[in-house]
Amino acid sequence: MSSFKGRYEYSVDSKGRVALPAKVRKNVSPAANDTFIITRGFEQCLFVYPQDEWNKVEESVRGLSPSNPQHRFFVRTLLQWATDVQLDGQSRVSIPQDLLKFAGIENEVLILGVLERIEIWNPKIYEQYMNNQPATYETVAESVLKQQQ
Amino acid sequence: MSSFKGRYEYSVDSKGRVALPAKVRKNVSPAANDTFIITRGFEQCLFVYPQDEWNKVEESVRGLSPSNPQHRFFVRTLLQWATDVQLDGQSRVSIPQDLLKFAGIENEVLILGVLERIEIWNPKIYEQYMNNQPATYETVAESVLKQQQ
DNA sequence: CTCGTCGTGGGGAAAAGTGGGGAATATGGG
DNA sequence: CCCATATTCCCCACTTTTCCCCACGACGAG
Repeated sequence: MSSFKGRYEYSVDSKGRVALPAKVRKNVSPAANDTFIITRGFEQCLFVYPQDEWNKVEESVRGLSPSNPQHRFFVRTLLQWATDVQLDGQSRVSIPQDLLKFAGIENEVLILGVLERIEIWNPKIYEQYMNNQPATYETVAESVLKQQQ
Repeated sequence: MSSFKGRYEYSVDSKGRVALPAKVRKNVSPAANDTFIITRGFEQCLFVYPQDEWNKVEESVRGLSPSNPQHRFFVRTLLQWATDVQLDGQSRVSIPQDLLKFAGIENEVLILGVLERIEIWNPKIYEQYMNNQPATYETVAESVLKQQQ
């Protein structure tokens, strides 16, 4: 099981390529085979899953009912944005134009390690997201951790 | 087992031919033998199954009861539209006129990979479909994934 | 100081998407 | 039954995009 963490500010070159941070790379299972699936995330960001982690996501999606309209909508949205990419010799992934546009990414990105997935943000959008949270880290922590027990 | 994904905007030439995206092609089982079954989908789109995946669909339809009027209606509709097509040398399928008409397709198509099937849409109709969803991706995700646990 | 790793940039070969011509097949009327 | 018209299918050709490879500067470890 992957356990990504950390925050990294990297640049996107003119071909839409982004390097995967070395610390992140070390946490990728060899089972991923240098293959990643990039898709639309929640909020305006991208989710990046190593192949092996993506397989788990896909499994849970297969369990959904093809005859349920809401499920169809969900599956279509999730999968329509999904692309698999291979690391190049320099450990970079190249992100399709559609996804860059969706996430509002231009020259700079913020890469976050979030356990089993990696997130890619436009740094400014991430900042806005953080500033627009109605509650503070501390108060959310209180309610979140309470639920868990 | 197939696992198609991705979104592709392609064109239909004057002969009704549509190329299958390379990334989609790579996920087609050799068992499909370059043969696909195109039929009417849910919502105003076409479903395309590789031969091997279609066999599974057909199996599940065989399980339906010939004595149930609703089942008869369903099976007739599904099968009356179904056609099998072969890839040409350039990995294209040529889509029959009536199916193009049903899906409202003219010069441009949107191709979606949705796990075991491929969907073909008129891009504008798909956009309308997406805009008319009562809920957002995030909220649907919440309810869909919660149900599953 | 040297060597290796890491982030960044760009050029060229290969593949992918698109379009059209012509032979083979099918259809309908005389 | 034969011919004319229409349709289908296969092959060839062009253009664009993608991907793979090589190269450079910066930083840090030894």
